[in-house]
Amino acid sequence: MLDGGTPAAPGLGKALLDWYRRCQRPLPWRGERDPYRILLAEVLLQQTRVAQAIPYYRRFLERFPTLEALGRAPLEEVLRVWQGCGYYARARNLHRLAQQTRTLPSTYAGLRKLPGLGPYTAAAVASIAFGEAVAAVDGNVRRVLSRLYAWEDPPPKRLQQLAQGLLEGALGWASPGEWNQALMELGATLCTPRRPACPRCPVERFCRGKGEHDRYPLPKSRRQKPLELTALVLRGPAGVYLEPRPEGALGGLWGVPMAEGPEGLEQLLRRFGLKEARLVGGLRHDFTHRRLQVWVYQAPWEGGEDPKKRPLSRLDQKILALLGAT
DNA sequence: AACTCGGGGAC
DNA sequence: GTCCCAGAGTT
Repeated sequence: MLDGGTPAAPGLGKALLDWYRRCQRPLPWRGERDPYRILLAEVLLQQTRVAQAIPYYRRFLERFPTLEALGRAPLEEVLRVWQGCGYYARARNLHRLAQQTRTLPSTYAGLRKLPGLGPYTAAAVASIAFGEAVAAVDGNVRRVLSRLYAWEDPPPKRLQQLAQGLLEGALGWASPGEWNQALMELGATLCTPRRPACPRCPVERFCRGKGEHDRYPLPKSRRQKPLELTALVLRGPAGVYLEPRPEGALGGLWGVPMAEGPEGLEQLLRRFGLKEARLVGGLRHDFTHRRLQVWVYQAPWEGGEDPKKRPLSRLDQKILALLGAT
């Protein structure tokens, strides 16, 4: 409960819970009991905003209503439903999980062993679906606690202890799942990164970082490295030539042939026995840590297939859209 | 501990 | 343009 001399202020828990029960956003997975659906929501929400996750949540459940249905489906079909959502390892892990287990474990320890379930997601599912008293610490909770205790860069371990102490202190009037979600909801709707709505915050009077939200937590800078790519769209009567992306980045998805660097075009031409290709245009695409400049070339081809039948990344969709080849 | 992995929305 | 989102896995 105590962590470096930062006890939970009395009254904080109740204030937060009252607010949460009144003001929570109506989301498709609110009140959900099916552990599979709760798990799906949590995985979709990994590094993904609620608004973006919702349509995928609905579509995914429509196509794979149960863990069994997911396990029976081919990976490529799972990825096709996931396409455009990013972080495709989530879909691969979820599919692998569904093939491993028909029934989800009901404890944090059991869930934690499953592919794609890290500390946060295992805790979220354990608490929300099974009522286990374990704190789920995500980016929201990290920010809320950092501000609440005016702690610029709280170490992950301390943060977990702090959140666990708060949760246990709140057990008298909140279920573990409800408490975890209340803390996250606060971070997602009021205690936001840029301009927090402190006047509307139910726990403002407990907040030691109030008025200095930009210090808590300290922003971590990350820089993007520029990368130049050449893409070759081979167009034939039946569509375009597609190939599976190599393992690693975008693994499991398909796309048009691409090569890195200034020699990219020559490599591609050599690879397909072509003399020339026509430059159709360029586009930019950002990954979290990369800034891509893509030069798109086009050449005639004999074969090809319908791109709609393959799972494609947003990057490849952009490339194909550039030529109207979708 | 430091990288890598998507995509998009808010500002 | 920048930041970061209901993070996890690998090195």
